[in-house]
Amino acid sequence: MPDAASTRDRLLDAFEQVLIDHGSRAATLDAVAAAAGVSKGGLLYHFPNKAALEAGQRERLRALGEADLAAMTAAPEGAADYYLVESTSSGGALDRALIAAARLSEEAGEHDSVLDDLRAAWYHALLTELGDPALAHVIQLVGDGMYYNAVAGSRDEGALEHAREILSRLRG
Amino acid sequence: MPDAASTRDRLLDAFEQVLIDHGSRAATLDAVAAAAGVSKGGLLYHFPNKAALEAGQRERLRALGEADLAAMTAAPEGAADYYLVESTSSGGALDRALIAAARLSEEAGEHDSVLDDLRAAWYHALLTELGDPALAHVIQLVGDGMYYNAVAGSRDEGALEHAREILSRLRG
DNA sequence: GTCTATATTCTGATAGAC
DNA sequence: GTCTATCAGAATATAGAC
Repeated sequence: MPDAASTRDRLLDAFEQVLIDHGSRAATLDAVAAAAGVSKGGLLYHFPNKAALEAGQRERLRALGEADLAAMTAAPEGAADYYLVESTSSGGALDRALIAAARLSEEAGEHDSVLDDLRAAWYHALLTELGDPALAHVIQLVGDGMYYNAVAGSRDEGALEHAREILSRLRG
Repeated sequence: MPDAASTRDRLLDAFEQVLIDHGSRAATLDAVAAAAGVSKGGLLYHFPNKAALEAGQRERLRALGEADLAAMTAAPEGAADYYLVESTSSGGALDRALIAAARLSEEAGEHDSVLDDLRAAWYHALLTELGDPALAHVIQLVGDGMYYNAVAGSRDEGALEHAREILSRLRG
């Protein structure tokens, strides 16, 4: 049986949670350590500085994104539908990592290459299934829009149903 | 002839610029004052504290959004096309205010009512023109997606053209 | 591996001169 | 209206005990 989450994992969980709930300005070492139930010194043992904490979050996103891409290309319902469902779901590890990354990305001097690479790979998967650059692009934008609302903290009822209806009109 | 921008306006410009370029954590009173070419004390004369600076930004967004809604409903090319063009344009006063507001919204305990109200009004205008809730919703999501990419600092070539093509397929 | 104590720098804000 | 000087509190990070 798997061990309970390691302190390192709990620290990353707490970091993402504070980012999601209160934004990057609230995500101080103190706040993250408290949310994870350890002291600041305890946090700094696992992540020697704040940049290391952010790098740890990016690495987690990269791994989750890679797994998601594999699931997307293998999905029996098709990559496009999988992508839309995935973009509306909330609370999953990938969603949380994506929202946290979006809140960190604003201060990245260079563009966040993890996010950029993931977006490019998702587009490629959509294009492979749909065979239509305009449609693939628009599906991705709809998914981005759903994330925009999630990042902004808005609810957006019916988005998935409406997106599916438009997709079926365009394919049919 | 109109006067040069007042110091108050230059401070709001600088605030938005720092938010867009470096994110909310970098938007300190010091950084904003320096970007506007005044001292911190000078800034605090116009905005007695940071909350007042943020309130000033929200008020600017509200006024620009109101003007945009009037232009959108009166646009000869139609509200939907106006909305899509508007969502891709960058550098305009409204775009800058929207991106800055998105970067401030993450730390708002309650949802940002200015952003929420604007989104509701834009949806209403889209629905009035298109008469189709699913289509109006998806067009708004595509616009949101374009903003998501702008907020994340990504370029997204061809988004407008692709969105227009899909829109014309759905209308035709 | 985790904690407490401490050093250092940054941030928001006040007071008062000009 | 704008500036400089200054302060209190917060944020990152280090050192060393346990």
